Amino acid sequence: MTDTAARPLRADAERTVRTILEAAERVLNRNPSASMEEIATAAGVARTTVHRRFATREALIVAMKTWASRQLATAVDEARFDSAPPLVALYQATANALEVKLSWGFSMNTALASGNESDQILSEVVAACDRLFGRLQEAGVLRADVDVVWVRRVYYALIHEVCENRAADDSDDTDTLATRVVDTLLRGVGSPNTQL
Amino acid sequence: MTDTAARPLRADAERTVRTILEAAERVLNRNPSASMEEIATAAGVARTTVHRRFATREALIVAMKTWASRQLATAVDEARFDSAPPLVALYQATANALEVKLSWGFSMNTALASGNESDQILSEVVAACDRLFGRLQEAGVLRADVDVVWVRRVYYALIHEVCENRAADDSDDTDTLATRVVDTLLRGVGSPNTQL
DNA sequence: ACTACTTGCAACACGAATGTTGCAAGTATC
DNA sequence: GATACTTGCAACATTCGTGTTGCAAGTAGT
Repeated sequence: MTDTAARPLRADAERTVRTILEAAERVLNRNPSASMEEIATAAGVARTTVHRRFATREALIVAMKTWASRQLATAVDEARFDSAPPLVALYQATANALEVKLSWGFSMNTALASGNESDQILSEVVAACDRLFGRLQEAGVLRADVDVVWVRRVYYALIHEVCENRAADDSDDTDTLATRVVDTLLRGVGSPNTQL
Repeated sequence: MTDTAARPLRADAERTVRTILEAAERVLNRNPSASMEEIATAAGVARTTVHRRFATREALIVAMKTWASRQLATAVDEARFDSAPPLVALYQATANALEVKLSWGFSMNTALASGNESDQILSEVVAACDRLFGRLQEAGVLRADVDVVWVRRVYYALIHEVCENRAADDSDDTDTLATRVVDTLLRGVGSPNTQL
């Protein structure tokens, strides 16, 4: 009944929670207005069990988003975002982020009423992102006349785009996709010897 | 009751239909799960009136998407997509498309079960797009090694991105936004003198 | 083995949204 | 001005999703 679990759950219950979160992501990614019933079925549990772990539908989605955000933050951290050479960090972080976004697309794309834990987590990721792009601009990798915020937005959009069509080009692995994102972000698709 | 209106509507009814479509776009853009009641209120009509013109909620959304698709197709046509010099056409079409997408964002972003009229319209737009990018590649504006489909996807993503944040940078007009899209698409955000 | 936790099942209450109908009043069109 | 269309209103049936509860059976942890 309580999503803000005060005392620790038993091991099997903990497993159930994760199963539900993953099933919910799968189901809602395909159909954002799917019912709790469908989610429960996909998770292989009864609907009442879902409600025992997540008081309301919204609580479930908040938990999903928090869970996904934590994974993204971890993925970014592991890319040594702030210490590694900026281009290396960018590439590595992109690959890591793609890994997360490919399996948690719904949660990551869903907007929530502000004030959540996920908001804080994601805003830290954004901040780290902006720092990195700042370093890249100082290093002369980015044009001096572009707005860093616009760079981040394009970056996010490219990652999103790559994830959307993962079904079509399933053959590509994360590294290939990351390369495509970074390459397109920096060089665009135009020929270098063309003006304007 | 029937969405596939066989006989023509009276002038005032026709106006009501358009009012409902526009209100629905506004309301659903802000909240995709808004009720028919909210849409009706926003349109300044009774809920029953909405149901008289659109049998079901889905019929309404289909009509919205068809309407928006037609407007987009018109906007693209007016850019003389196939006859004008490719770069000019690209710029002009972008500006026109942005105009439509800014006011019909929900309808354009909503996926429908295939087989609709809008599907056909939009696939023609996509085809025109691919033709244009093909011409641009032959002209040497696009790199020879990029996939035209990827180019189009990035192009769509950039347009989408620009539209999403229209609230923030409301000061920019369509031309400014179009320039930003085309510029970023072709050149990316990286410095030209940097390798990889 | 004992205890406490967890789950499935069945049943229920509740609210919200959808879609329908009949009728009266108003308005475009000829 | 007569006619047909359109709309608002009120009322209704129906369905669907949500959230709750009690109980019995099973399982983890000690």
